[in-house]
Amino acid sequence: MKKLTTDFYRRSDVLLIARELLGKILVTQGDGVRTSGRIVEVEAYNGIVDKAAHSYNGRRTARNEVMYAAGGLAYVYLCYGIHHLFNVVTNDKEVPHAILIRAAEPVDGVEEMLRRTGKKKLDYTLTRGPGNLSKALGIHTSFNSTSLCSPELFIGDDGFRYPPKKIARSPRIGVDYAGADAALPYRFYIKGNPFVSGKPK
DNA sequence: CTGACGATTCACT
DNA sequence: GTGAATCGTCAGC
Repeated sequence: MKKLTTDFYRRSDVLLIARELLGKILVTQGDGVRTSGRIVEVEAYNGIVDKAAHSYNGRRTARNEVMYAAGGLAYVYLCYGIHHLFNVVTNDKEVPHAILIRAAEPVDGVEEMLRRTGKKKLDYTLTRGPGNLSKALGIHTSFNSTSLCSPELFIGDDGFRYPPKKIARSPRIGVDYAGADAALPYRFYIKGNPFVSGKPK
Protein backbone atom coordinates (compact mmCIF):
# COMPACT_ATOMS: atom_id res chain seq x y z
CA MET A 1 0.00 0.00 0.00
CA LYS A 2 1.32 3.43 -0.98
CA LYS A 3 0.98 6.42 1.34
CA LEU A 4 -0.55 9.44 -0.33
CA THR A 5 2.02 12.24 -0.52
CA THR A 6 1.64 16.00 -0.16
CA ASP A 7 1.24 16.27 -3.95
CA PHE A 8 -2.13 14.58 -3.60
CA TYR A 9 -3.39 17.06 -1.01
CA ARG A 10 -1.91 20.28 -2.38
CA ARG A 11 -4.10 20.49 -5.45
CA SER A 12 -6.69 23.20 -5.94
CA ASP A 13 -9.87 21.23 -6.63
CA VAL A 14 -11.19 20.21 -3.22
CA LEU A 15 -14.20 18.46 -4.77
CA LEU A 16 -11.93 16.32 -6.93
CA ILE A 17 -9.74 15.39 -3.98
CA ALA A 18 -12.79 14.55 -1.88
CA ARG A 19 -14.08 12.22 -4.58
CA GLU A 20 -10.66 10.60 -4.95
CA LEU A 21 -10.46 9.91 -1.22
CA LEU A 22 -13.31 7.42 -1.57
CA GLY A 23 -11.78 3.94 -1.51
CA LYS A 24 -8.53 5.10 0.11
CA ILE A 25 -7.53 3.69 3.50
CA LEU A 26 -7.29 5.86 6.60
CA VAL A 27 -4.75 4.39 9.01
CA THR A 28 -3.92 5.13 12.63
CA GLN A 29 -1.10 3.32 14.37
CA GLY A 30 -0.06 3.61 17.99
CA ASP A 31 1.48 1.25 20.53
CA GLY A 32 2.20 -1.14 17.68
CA VAL A 33 -1.49 -1.60 16.90
CA ARG A 34 -2.78 -0.69 13.48
CA THR A 35 -6.40 0.29 12.95
CA SER A 36 -7.70 1.32 9.57
CA GLY A 37 -10.75 1.74 7.39
CA ARG A 38 -11.60 2.22 3.73
CA ILE A 39 -13.18 5.64 3.24
CA VAL A 40 -16.77 5.48 1.96
CA GLU A 41 -18.14 8.95 2.77
CA VAL A 42 -16.61 12.46 2.67
CA GLU A 43 -17.66 16.11 2.57
CA ALA A 44 -15.74 19.02 1.04
CA TYR A 45 -15.50 22.44 2.71
CA ASN A 46 -14.62 25.12 0.24
CA GLY A 47 -12.54 27.78 1.96
CA ILE A 48 -13.70 31.34 2.52
CA VAL A 49 -16.68 31.34 0.14
CA ASP A 50 -18.43 28.39 1.82
CA LYS A 51 -20.80 29.44 4.57
CA ALA A 52 -20.81 25.92 6.03
CA ALA A 53 -17.02 25.97 6.56
CA HIS A 54 -15.25 27.17 9.69
CA SER A 55 -13.14 29.34 7.39
CA TYR A 56 -16.12 31.18 5.88
CA ASN A 57 -15.40 34.81 5.02
CA GLY A 58 -11.76 34.37 6.00
CA ARG A 59 -12.52 33.54 9.59
CA ARG A 60 -9.27 32.54 11.21
CA THR A 61 -9.00 31.47 14.83
CA ALA A 62 -6.74 29.34 17.00
CA ARG A 63 -9.01 26.39 16.32
CA ASN A 64 -9.11 26.52 12.52
CA GLU A 65 -5.61 27.89 11.95
CA VAL A 66 -4.45 24.57 10.51
CA MET A 67 -6.93 24.96 7.63
CA TYR A 68 -4.69 27.79 6.38
CA ALA A 69 -1.61 25.57 6.32
CA ALA A 70 -0.45 23.81 3.15
CA GLY A 71 -2.39 20.63 2.37
CA GLY A 72 -1.55 17.28 3.91
CA LEU A 73 -2.28 17.96 7.57
CA ALA A 74 -5.07 16.74 9.83
CA TYR A 75 -7.68 19.14 11.21
CA VAL A 76 -9.34 17.60 14.25
CA TYR A 77 -11.76 19.42 16.51
CA LEU A 78 -14.25 18.67 19.24
CA CYS A 79 -17.92 18.93 18.32
CA TYR A 80 -20.80 19.07 20.81
CA GLY A 81 -18.23 18.58 23.56
CA ILE A 82 -18.21 14.87 22.81
CA HIS A 83 -17.17 13.99 19.28
CA HIS A 84 -13.80 14.40 17.61
CA LEU A 85 -14.23 15.14 13.92
CA PHE A 86 -11.42 14.35 11.51
CA ASN A 87 -10.66 16.46 8.42
CA VAL A 88 -7.99 16.48 5.75
CA VAL A 89 -6.52 19.91 4.92
CA THR A 90 -6.00 20.50 1.18
CA ASN A 91 -4.72 23.11 -1.29
CA ASP A 92 -1.86 25.59 -0.81
CA LYS A 93 -0.88 27.58 2.23
CA GLU A 94 -3.38 30.37 3.02
CA VAL A 95 -6.20 28.59 1.15
CA PRO A 96 -8.40 27.05 3.87
CA HIS A 97 -9.88 24.02 2.14
CA ALA A 98 -10.71 20.86 4.09
CA ILE A 99 -12.44 17.53 3.66
CA LEU A 100 -14.41 15.91 6.46
CA ILE A 101 -14.08 12.13 6.56
CA ARG A 102 -17.53 10.90 7.60
CA ALA A 103 -17.38 7.11 7.36
CA ALA A 104 -15.20 4.12 6.51
CA GLU A 105 -15.38 0.35 6.28
CA PRO A 106 -13.22 -1.37 8.92
CA VAL A 107 -10.08 -2.99 7.46
CA ASP A 108 -7.41 -3.62 10.12
CA GLY A 109 -7.60 -3.84 13.90
CA VAL A 110 -11.30 -4.55 14.32
CA GLU A 111 -10.66 -6.03 17.78
CA GLU A 112 -8.91 -2.85 18.89
CA MET A 113 -11.66 -0.67 17.47
CA LEU A 114 -14.29 -2.69 19.33
CA ARG A 115 -12.29 -2.22 22.53
CA ARG A 116 -12.05 1.55 22.04
CA THR A 117 -15.75 1.94 21.39
CA GLY A 118 -16.92 -0.57 23.98
CA LYS A 119 -18.85 -2.51 21.37
CA LYS A 120 -19.20 -6.29 21.50
CA LYS A 121 -19.20 -7.18 17.84
CA LEU A 122 -18.60 -5.66 14.46
CA ASP A 123 -21.63 -3.94 13.02
CA TYR A 124 -22.41 -0.93 10.88
CA THR A 125 -22.26 1.49 13.79
CA LEU A 126 -18.54 0.93 14.45
CA THR A 127 -17.22 3.40 11.84
CA ARG A 128 -20.44 4.97 10.57
CA GLY A 129 -20.56 8.74 11.05
CA PRO A 130 -17.64 11.09 11.83
CA GLY A 131 -17.92 10.78 15.61
CA ASN A 132 -17.95 7.00 15.61
CA LEU A 133 -15.17 6.78 13.03
CA SER A 134 -12.83 8.94 15.09
CA LYS A 135 -13.57 6.98 18.22
CA ALA A 136 -12.88 3.64 16.54
CA LEU A 137 -9.62 4.86 15.01
CA GLY A 138 -8.52 6.55 18.23
CA ILE A 139 -8.43 10.00 16.63
CA HIS A 140 -8.60 12.89 19.10
CA THR A 141 -7.67 16.55 19.17
CA SER A 142 -3.98 15.86 19.80
CA PHE A 143 -3.85 14.70 16.18
CA ASN A 144 -4.76 18.23 15.11
CA SER A 145 -2.11 19.68 12.79
CA THR A 146 -0.40 16.28 12.45
CA SER A 147 1.02 15.42 9.02
CA LEU A 148 -0.94 12.82 7.09
CA CYS A 149 2.39 11.31 6.09
CA SER A 150 3.18 10.39 9.70
CA PRO A 151 3.81 6.79 10.75
CA GLU A 152 0.96 7.02 13.26
CA LEU A 153 -1.53 8.72 10.95
CA PHE A 154 -1.76 8.51 7.16
CA ILE A 155 -3.98 7.72 4.22
CA GLY A 156 -2.96 4.89 1.90
CA ASP A 157 -3.83 3.72 -1.60
CA ASP A 158 -3.89 -0.04 -2.13
CA GLY A 159 -4.97 0.29 -5.74
CA PHE A 160 -8.62 -0.39 -5.01
CA ARG A 161 -11.11 1.76 -6.94
CA TYR A 162 -14.86 2.00 -6.63
CA PRO A 163 -16.57 1.96 -10.00
CA PRO A 164 -17.74 5.50 -10.88
CA LYS A 165 -21.37 4.38 -10.97
CA LYS A 166 -21.14 3.47 -7.26
CA ILE A 167 -20.23 7.03 -6.33
CA ALA A 168 -23.09 9.37 -5.44
CA ARG A 169 -23.20 13.00 -4.30
CA SER A 170 -25.62 14.97 -2.19
CA PRO A 171 -25.87 18.04 0.03
CA ARG A 172 -23.84 17.88 3.25
CA ILE A 173 -25.25 16.71 6.55
CA GLY A 174 -25.83 18.85 9.63
CA VAL A 175 -25.09 22.21 8.00
CA ASP A 176 -28.58 23.69 7.85
CA TYR A 177 -27.23 26.88 9.42
CA ALA A 178 -25.34 27.61 6.18
CA GLY A 179 -28.29 29.05 4.26
CA ALA A 180 -28.02 28.56 0.50
CA ASP A 181 -24.64 26.87 0.83
CA ALA A 182 -26.31 24.03 2.75
CA ALA A 183 -27.73 22.88 -0.58
CA LEU A 184 -24.36 22.54 -2.33
CA PRO A 185 -23.73 18.91 -3.39
CA TYR A 186 -20.36 18.63 -1.65
CA ARG A 187 -20.93 15.23 -0.03
CA PHE A 188 -19.63 12.13 -1.81
CA TYR A 189 -20.43 8.58 -0.76
CA ILE A 190 -20.60 4.98 -1.93
CA LYS A 191 -24.10 4.04 -3.02
CA GLY A 192 -25.62 1.29 -0.92
CA ASN A 193 -22.67 0.96 1.45
CA PRO A 194 -24.03 0.19 4.94
CA PHE A 195 -21.37 2.28 6.70
CA VAL A 196 -22.53 5.48 5.01
CA SER A 197 -24.38 7.71 7.47
CA GLY A 198 -27.85 9.06 6.92
CA LYS A 199 -30.81 7.18 5.52
CA PRO A 200 -30.22 4.64 2.76
CA LYS A 201 -31.56 5.85 -0.53
C1' DC B 1 -15.54 36.84 32.30
C1' DT B 2 -19.92 35.16 30.45
C1' DG B 3 -23.25 32.87 27.66
C1' DA B 4 -24.62 30.56 23.48
C1' DC B 5 -23.83 26.94 20.55
C1' DG B 6 -22.03 23.21 17.48
C1' DA B 7 -19.53 19.62 10.31
C1' DT B 8 -23.16 14.37 16.48
C1' DT B 9 -24.92 10.33 18.64
C1' DC B 10 -27.92 7.62 21.31
C1' DA B 11 -31.69 6.51 24.30
C1' DC B 12 -36.32 6.97 24.74
C1' DT B 13 -41.42 8.06 23.41
C1' DG C 1 -39.60 12.13 16.16
C1' DT C 2 -37.63 14.44 20.27
C1' DG C 3 -34.29 15.72 23.61
C1' DA C 4 -30.16 15.17 26.53
C1' DA C 5 -25.23 14.73 26.94
C1' DT C 6 -21.13 17.77 27.43
C1' DC C 7 -17.24 21.17 26.87
C1' DG C 8 -14.04 23.84 23.96
C1' DT C 9 -14.44 27.85 21.23
C1' DC C 10 -15.65 32.43 20.19
C1' DA C 11 -18.05 36.87 20.16
C1' DG C 12 -19.35 40.36 23.08
C1' DC C 13 -19.19 43.04 27.05
